[in-house]
Amino acid sequence: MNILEKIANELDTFSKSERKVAEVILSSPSTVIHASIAALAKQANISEPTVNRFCRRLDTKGYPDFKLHLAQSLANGTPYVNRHVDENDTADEYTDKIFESTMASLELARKSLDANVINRSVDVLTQANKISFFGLGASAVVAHDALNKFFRFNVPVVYFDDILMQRMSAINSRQGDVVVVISHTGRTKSLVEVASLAKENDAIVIGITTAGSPLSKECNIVLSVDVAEDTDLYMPMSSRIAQLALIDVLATGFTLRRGTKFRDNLKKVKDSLRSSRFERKD
Amino acid sequence: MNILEKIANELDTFSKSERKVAEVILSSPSTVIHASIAALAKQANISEPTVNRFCRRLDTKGYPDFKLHLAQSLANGTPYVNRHVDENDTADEYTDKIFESTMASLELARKSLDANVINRSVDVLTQANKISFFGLGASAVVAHDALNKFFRFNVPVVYFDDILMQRMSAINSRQGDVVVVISHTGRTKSLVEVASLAKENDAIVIGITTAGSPLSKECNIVLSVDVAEDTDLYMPMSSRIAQLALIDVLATGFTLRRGTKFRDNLKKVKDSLRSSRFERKD
DNA sequence: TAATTATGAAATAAATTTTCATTATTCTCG
DNA sequence: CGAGAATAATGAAAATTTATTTCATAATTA
Repeated sequence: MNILEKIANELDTFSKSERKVAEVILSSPSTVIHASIAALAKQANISEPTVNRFCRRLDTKGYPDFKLHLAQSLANGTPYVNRHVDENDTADEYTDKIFESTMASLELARKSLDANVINRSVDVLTQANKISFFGLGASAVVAHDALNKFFRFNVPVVYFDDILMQRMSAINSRQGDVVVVISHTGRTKSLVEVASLAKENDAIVIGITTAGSPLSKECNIVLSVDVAEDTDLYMPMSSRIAQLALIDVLATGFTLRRGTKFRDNLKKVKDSLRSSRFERKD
Repeated sequence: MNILEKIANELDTFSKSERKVAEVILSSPSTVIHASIAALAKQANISEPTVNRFCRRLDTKGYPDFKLHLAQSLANGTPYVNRHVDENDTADEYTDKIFESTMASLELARKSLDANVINRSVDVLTQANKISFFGLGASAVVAHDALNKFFRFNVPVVYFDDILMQRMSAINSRQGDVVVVISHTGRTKSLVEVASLAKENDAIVIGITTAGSPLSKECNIVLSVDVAEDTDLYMPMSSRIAQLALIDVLATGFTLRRGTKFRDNLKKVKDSLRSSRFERKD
């Protein structure tokens, strides 16, 4: 929470002297961030240690740290927030809102990702005999993208957006196979079944889904991506964009783990596409 | 201006030692705001006065003031610069970098979009008898996503990621049809031909591609999405994410243009999915 | 009135800035 | 091209500023 709000909130839990500081800060926070502890103490007519104690009371490490928080609160024009599209928005407005919301989602998703889990996923992926990506609907797009990415790595990789194919593939999986199941809600019955089948057949199942969902319970590894709830009817699901970014992360981790020699191969794939392109003149 | 951008900008006007500090700061600004001048100096392998001079060079009063600016930059929502993944990055580091770069791309893409062109595209799409989305490789994913989105609108929509199908479809297009051709580079020969065929057969061709590319010349409407050049080998193409956001924008514009009655229909589609899901308990 | 809590003066500690000598780097002129 | 002067960059150490701790005292509460 914004520290300015916090001060305003806790105003009545403060002692007399602390309230004096609080008032000075609230009345002109932008001055305070440039003031020393001595200056602030003098302005509030209290002693320096009191200011210091006040800072600690607000869960900061001390006065300098407090100023940092304050500065951030001030800067925070709350730039990337989920702004909802409105019926009467112009093209300019809804474009802005959608991009901002998307960025807000990415921001949120990044925070919710656990580097350890990513590491473990990359571990598992690099060791896989075969990688499968399954998704339905919007998540099929993500699986499709994952296919494109991992295909370049010259590893056995498949992708299905068809329930039956997914089932069959899952049943045929074996030890050493990795199945990546993608579903934002994690509540799509058929996908949960697919995950469960794959697991029964000794594949390692990585779920890109919401933590605690039915799907997550069938997975060996859960990469949970939080995004703002999709409340708005107009608002498109930004979950898939966060998932795509996560695919990028996994693919990057994969490349890094595989080392230099492997990257030459990557370059080769890139180059092989050249002849299908018009030359650049610049 | 944001002080992080400023540092990145003036990087080549710095002296050797100053650049060292700059790099440490850019690589992990959020750590720096909690570090003392001594700690930062040590990390950059230079002396404390040099750090101090560096701060002053950037028009701050000194190190504490500099940290304040930095803190604000970080809070400010736009710390997003395209940071390249490094060979020795930890999972945490490359995850951060990828998300940041993605956000930076979105920021850039948003700026490059022209609301008038979006408006015109939405016009054309709402009036279409049939909408086709074509893409290859990474752009196929975007076309795939567009299919998902527009399919919900209950309009005739198709998507192909196969050159031959695209050609046939393009040849069979007629007046009133809209063909959306997606290609980041706009240099993929077969796609350029598809666009040209569609245009010859009286379809309106919307290109989601780079301005000035061969593909753009075959299009009636060009939605150009700028993203940072894809120089890094590890760095995944964020172009497709910007394109996806653009699809969201078009879909949203479409919904808004179609009005209230139309949105009821949208809700119906959403509801129809419910039975395939596990119920939520909360 | 005792116990607790809040407060500030002074001392201490930490961090930052200044000063100044040394070391690189750049420029000038033979 | 190269020697040496001029300039700029850098860091060690000192000085200063700033923040924190300690501890005694005052205010408040039980």
